[in-house]
Amino acid sequence: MRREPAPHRLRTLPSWLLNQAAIPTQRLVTDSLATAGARRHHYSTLAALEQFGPESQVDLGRRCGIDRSDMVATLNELADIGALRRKPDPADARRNLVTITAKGVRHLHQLDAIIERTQDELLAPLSPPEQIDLVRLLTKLVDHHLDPTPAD
Amino acid sequence: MRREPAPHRLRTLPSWLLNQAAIPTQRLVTDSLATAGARRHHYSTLAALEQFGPESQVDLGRRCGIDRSDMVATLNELADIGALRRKPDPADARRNLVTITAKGVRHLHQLDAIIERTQDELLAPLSPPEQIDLVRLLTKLVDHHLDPTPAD
DNA sequence: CGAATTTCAGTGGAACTGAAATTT
DNA sequence: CAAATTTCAGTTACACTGAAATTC
Repeated sequence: MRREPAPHRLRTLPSWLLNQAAIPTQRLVTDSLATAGARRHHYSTLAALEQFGPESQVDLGRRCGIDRSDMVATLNELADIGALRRKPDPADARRNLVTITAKGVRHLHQLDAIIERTQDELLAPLSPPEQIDLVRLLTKLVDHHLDPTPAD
Repeated sequence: MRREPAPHRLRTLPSWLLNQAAIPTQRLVTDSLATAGARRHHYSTLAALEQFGPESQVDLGRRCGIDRSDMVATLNELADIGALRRKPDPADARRNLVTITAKGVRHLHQLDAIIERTQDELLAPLSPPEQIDLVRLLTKLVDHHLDPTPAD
C-alpha cells in the first residue's frame, strides 16, 4: 500500500499504531492460512483442543477469545472436514464435549508450519531482542485489558 | 471478557497477541469517539487535514491508511456536520481539494481530548519507558510492512 | 491512448448482540 | 426459580474490490 507521511497525531498514537500494525498482520495470516483452506479461528480452536483436550464450546471460546456465536460456526466448519467431533457431556447435558480427531491434529500441524513462516515475515523488521520485547509488552496489554487483575 | 488460559501456541504468537491487543483497543477508541458522534476514520481524516492543509481525497487516504472508497463515505459524513468542504482543484479537475473548517478544527480538538484519555487507559499496564518502547516497536512494524524500504 | 481520481455498489471476515430452547 | 450452554438470526465497523464516469 502506497503511503504518504501520516499526521503527527497518528504517528505517535499508540492505539493507531496498534491497529495499523494489526491490519497487514491479519492479512498476512489470513491469506497464508487460506492456502490450507483454514481461517484464523480454526487455528486458535484446534490449538486449544490439542492442548486442553475435550472441552465445552464456551470454554474453548474463553481460551481463544472467540465469541460463543462465532465458535458455533467455527466448530461447524471444523466438524465438516472431520477435524473434531461434538459429543454431549454425560455430566451436564447442556454442554458439548468437543474432541479433536487424528485428522484434526494433522491439520493443526500443517497450520503450525504456515503460521511459523508468517511470524518470521511479521517480525522481520525487529532484532531478536526487540521481538522478545514486543511479545512481552503485548502480553502485558492483553493480560491487563482482557482479564484485569483482581486487585483492580 | 472472562477468559481461561489461552493455549501456549497462541500465548506466544506475535500475530495473535497483536490482534488480541488491538481488539479491546479499538473498542475503547470506537466507544469513546462515539460519545462525540465520531468514528475512528473521522479523527484520522481531521488530523491529516489540520496538519497538511487542503489535500485531495486519495492523498488523505494515503496519509491515514484509509481506502479511497471508505474515504468518500468519511468525507460525506464530515461534510454533513460542516467539519470540512470539498472544492474542485483548479489545477486538476479530477481532484477535490478538501479543506477543514473552523468547526472541523473545534471538533478535532474535542476528539483530541477524548483520544488522550483512551491512550492513558490503554497504556495503564505499562511503565513510561515501556510505553515508549511499544510505540517504537510498533512504528518499526508499521513502517516496514506498509512502506517497505527501497532497499528491500 | 493509458493513468489517475472520485464515486457507487458491492463482498467478506470478524466482533458482537438478543433471544429462543434446553438443562442444571 | 435463576443461571448456564448451545444455537440462530441478526447488526456494525471496517478492509477491500470492481467498475463507471471524468479528466489529465
